[in-house]
Amino acid sequence: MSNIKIALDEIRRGVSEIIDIKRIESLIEKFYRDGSTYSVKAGFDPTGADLHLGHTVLLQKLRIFQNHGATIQLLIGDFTATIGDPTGKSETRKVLDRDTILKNAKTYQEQVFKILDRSKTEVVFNSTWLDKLGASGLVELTTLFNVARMLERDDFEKRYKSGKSISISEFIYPLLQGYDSVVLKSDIEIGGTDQKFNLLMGRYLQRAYQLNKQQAILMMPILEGLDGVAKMSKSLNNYIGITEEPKDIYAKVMSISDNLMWRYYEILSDKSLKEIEKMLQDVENGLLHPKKVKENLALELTTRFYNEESATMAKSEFDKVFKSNKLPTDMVKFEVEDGIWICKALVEIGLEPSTSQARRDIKQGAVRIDQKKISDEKINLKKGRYILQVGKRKFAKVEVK
RNA sequence: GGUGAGUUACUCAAGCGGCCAACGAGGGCAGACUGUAAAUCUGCUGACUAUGUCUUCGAAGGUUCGAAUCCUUCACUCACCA
Repeated sequence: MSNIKIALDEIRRGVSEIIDIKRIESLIEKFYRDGSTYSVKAGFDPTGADLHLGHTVLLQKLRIFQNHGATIQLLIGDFTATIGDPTGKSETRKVLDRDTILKNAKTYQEQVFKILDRSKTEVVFNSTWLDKLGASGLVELTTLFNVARMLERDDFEKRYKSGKSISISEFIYPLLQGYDSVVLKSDIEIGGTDQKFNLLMGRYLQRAYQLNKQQAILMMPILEGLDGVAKMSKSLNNYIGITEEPKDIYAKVMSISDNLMWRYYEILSDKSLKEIEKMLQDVENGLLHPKKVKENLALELTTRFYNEESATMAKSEFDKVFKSNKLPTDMVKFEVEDGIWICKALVEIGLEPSTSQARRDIKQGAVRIDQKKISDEKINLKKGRYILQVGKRKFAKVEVK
């Protein structure tokens, strides 16, 4: 197989839709013929500081492009974040202040290079040109589009019909995102499927501004969160952050449902679709235990952000705590005063949010001292060392002085 | 600008003078069962060393023995009209 063919196969893998595949083909071809590079744009909204697996779907793909001659234009939407992308939201999004945005943008970059090749990445902030656009530039931009077409966008249409408010600035958002593509002269833009409208806007505006080229578009599927329903996002707290501890990444992957596991394999794993299909068959025929399959996925993902060693350790730690019901190796340590009331102690060390909650949990048999269930909520702790546990996953070592 | 409807806990949503820390659903947490999975079943879901006390129903005042419930003002949201 030729380089070009391999490249295209890698690029197509797991993609949910491509617009103008011809363009991509010719760019790749050109690279392998005379080494000329091309640009791939991907925009990130610095609204949350931590990257999670959902973001990596995109980043992984960008990395593949880098392997095949692309320079990545990593666009930090610092300006547009002050507006708030309405995509997928049923109501107007809250606006962030500039300081938070800048701080988020910085941590973003640190994390992005866990995956991307820094030498083939150009980080750009859209405030650079959008600040300069000015009122006249903005007006010019808005004349290129009309409200009827804007309302074609699904979420706008829904909100419009149901009488929910749409602010004018939200109409401007897609225009600005598209304008970014004009300024950057991007050859390709990557985004989630939910970004289709905005991505197409870039293509449209490049033509409208007579750039004599139009970006190809590659859309990645949206990764569901741990609950398997909603999109993975920080605000829903259903995410796996790439900076989380190995054992947390491992444990979180293990906690997803079997159905979702296959979805994660498809979108996140490096395994070929054939291999995945084979595993699915084997599980169905009872040749393979689904838990084993999930362990492999957890290992693969943990390894990706750390290394094999940490991943293996995460696994053995996990098995120790949950399979054989032993205590974790390292627990948070605390010191408390002699004679402290158990509920108070639990609150003090952060295992419980309130004494009321602590009482409830004790009543339900969720609290253990040195692995033994307690039922009396009136216990006071005497001098000594104890291991306190709430539920299955919250542990702490306590020394009573 | 005018008229009308609304604002209840994490979300949706009942309640319309005492029986209200507030029905119900979702979510969350915990227990059982398991593969810490899913599904299912059960319990809990304002705070407080607690059979009681305190703070909550957009905000501030008022009426009342007693207010989420009635009145006044203000803020916000939505609909229709302009």
